[in-house]
Amino acid sequence: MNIKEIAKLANVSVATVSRVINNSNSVKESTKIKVLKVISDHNYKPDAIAKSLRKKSTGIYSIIFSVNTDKIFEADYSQELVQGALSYFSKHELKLIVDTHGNQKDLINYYKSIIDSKIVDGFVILDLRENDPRIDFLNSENFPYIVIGRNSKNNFNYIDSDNESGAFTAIEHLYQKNCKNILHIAGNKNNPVVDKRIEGSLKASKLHNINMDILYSDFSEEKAFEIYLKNKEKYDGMFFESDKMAIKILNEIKKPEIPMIGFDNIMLSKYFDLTTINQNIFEIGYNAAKNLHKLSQGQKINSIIIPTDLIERGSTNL
Amino acid sequence: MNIKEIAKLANVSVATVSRVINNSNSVKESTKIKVLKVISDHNYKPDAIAKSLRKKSTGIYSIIFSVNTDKIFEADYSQELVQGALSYFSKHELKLIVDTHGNQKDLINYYKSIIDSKIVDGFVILDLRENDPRIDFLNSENFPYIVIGRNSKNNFNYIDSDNESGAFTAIEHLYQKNCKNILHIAGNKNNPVVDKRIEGSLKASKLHNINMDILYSDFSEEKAFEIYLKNKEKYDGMFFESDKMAIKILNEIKKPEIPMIGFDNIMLSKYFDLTTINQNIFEIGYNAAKNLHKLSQGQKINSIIIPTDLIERGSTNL
DNA sequence: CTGAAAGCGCTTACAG
DNA sequence: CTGAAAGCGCTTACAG
Repeated sequence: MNIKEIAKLANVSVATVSRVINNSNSVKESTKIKVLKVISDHNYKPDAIAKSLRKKSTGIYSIIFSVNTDKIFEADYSQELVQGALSYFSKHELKLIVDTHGNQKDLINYYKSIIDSKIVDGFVILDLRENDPRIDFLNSENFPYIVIGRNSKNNFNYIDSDNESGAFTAIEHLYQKNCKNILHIAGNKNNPVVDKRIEGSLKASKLHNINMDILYSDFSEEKAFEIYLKNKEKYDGMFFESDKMAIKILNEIKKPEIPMIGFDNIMLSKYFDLTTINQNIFEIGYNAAKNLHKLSQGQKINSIIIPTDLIERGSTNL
Repeated sequence: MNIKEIAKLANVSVATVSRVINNSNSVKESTKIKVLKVISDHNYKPDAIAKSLRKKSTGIYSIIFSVNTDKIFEADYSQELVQGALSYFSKHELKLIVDTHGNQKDLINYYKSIIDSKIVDGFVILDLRENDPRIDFLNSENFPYIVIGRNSKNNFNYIDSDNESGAFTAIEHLYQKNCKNILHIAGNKNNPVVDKRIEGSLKASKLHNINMDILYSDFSEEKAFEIYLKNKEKYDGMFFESDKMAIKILNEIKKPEIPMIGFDNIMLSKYFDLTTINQNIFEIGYNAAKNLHKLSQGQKINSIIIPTDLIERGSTNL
């Protein structure tokens, strides 16, 4: 069943059927009703591929995980992000291709080949680096994309967590739990996310006149554990920039010895009764999809910062 | 840059360019070289949508999660499955649309609309039910699909875990840990997966002359905990049909009082030091993708049973 | 081994 | 308000 057959059955031209399907307003009401009846009687559904070829747009978007295929969804992060995006896309009859590409070397070529194949209308970009070749490439191609996260350039549209206020809240929460001497165990240097968090924690420590030191762990669970062991006597509270680091320690020591707060609110954190800063990753994914959709339709959009919130649990109530 | 421009630049017809692209063997070597040079010089990549329209096939597959959008990937299961499938698809330049549909009521219409829109070449079917309307529908449409799991009809191609031998191994492992009086906490009745596991556990208990009882928990963590409390004195070993149930108990009692073994090997099980039966879900996803690809190309395929394996941890080494 | 031409199923300017 | 026709970018039988 195609548009030609429908046209014949309804005694109109294919052009008219097309106008009815696409709700063009220049169709006489009686014609429209007649055509719609034939369409519904025959359960006709237009061929999306043929439509895409004409319209130069498919309604399909893509997110490419640039990691070894083995561990795409290792972080809860990716799952929730995809869920959020799917929530928007499915509401709007759009589709999402989830894809992987392992080799950093020819990543740009991979993006290029997908653009050239005309299969997708836009990308969600993950794992942004400070100097990310994908940005320059996509900008030069003038191809729609939304970045999850920011860097110091921000010559792109992004959706990001409010890392600064998240870290601010973490330190303030420790302060409210009577910590006056806090260790902030940060991720790695030259990481825009980490920099934002440090801005936030410094702001809170200054505001409340708290002594706070910062050490870098590179997000390594082992390194974090070493730092913990070496410093647990010197501080009366610790802020970890990832739940995973805090959980590594809780898993070793069983009961927290000083108040500890994490970041991310991964699934495990509930089991370890870890107080943490929740990133609303679902929201991030949802808004990334929404802005990408708008962008690919030529609408003007603004980057969005999604608030974080405090999840208070036992690790700061000793 | 399209096929017409390439043809002009190479001084051949578009038909010849097409033949070169698709490796048709009836092209003179020198022509082929000439055309390939122009293609590579201009970084030409064929329009996949136009190709799809002609070939009636897109190289795109879909997996539809029939749950509330909120919790698609709640189970580790779904993530690993998708990873496995992506591993195959990306190797073969195929794409996977991850999709969701909440409303059971018009699920068949949703499948139908996707088939009619011609966007995908096949489906991976999840959450199979004993009487699953999707099966009858897809069979009647003669549309390619692969089912994850089995039911008692099996009028379809499937990939499934070896639940029977998994349960057999679980009981045998408890037996080797000197359990002679075992409780098998099963899922729900009329569930093909659960039935297979019961077959397996009965086989092992008969073989080794172990006393074994079976109680149904409906996979409820609370119910499992009640069953545990009521029965922990009566048995010297327990087999839980899901890690989640066993972990609920370990989380309450902290240290196992009798040997306990789970099923699934979810991420949490490592943290709770739970011995469990690992399903090779990545393998299941990979093989589902592979068979779906073959099937949609008209090749003959066979259903596959993927072996499970024992992950021995502390909960059976007290 | 190669080309001219038809056609996949749509949409959309153009004309009336 | 509607239709005839062109065209999106490919592939493939057909003919030579």
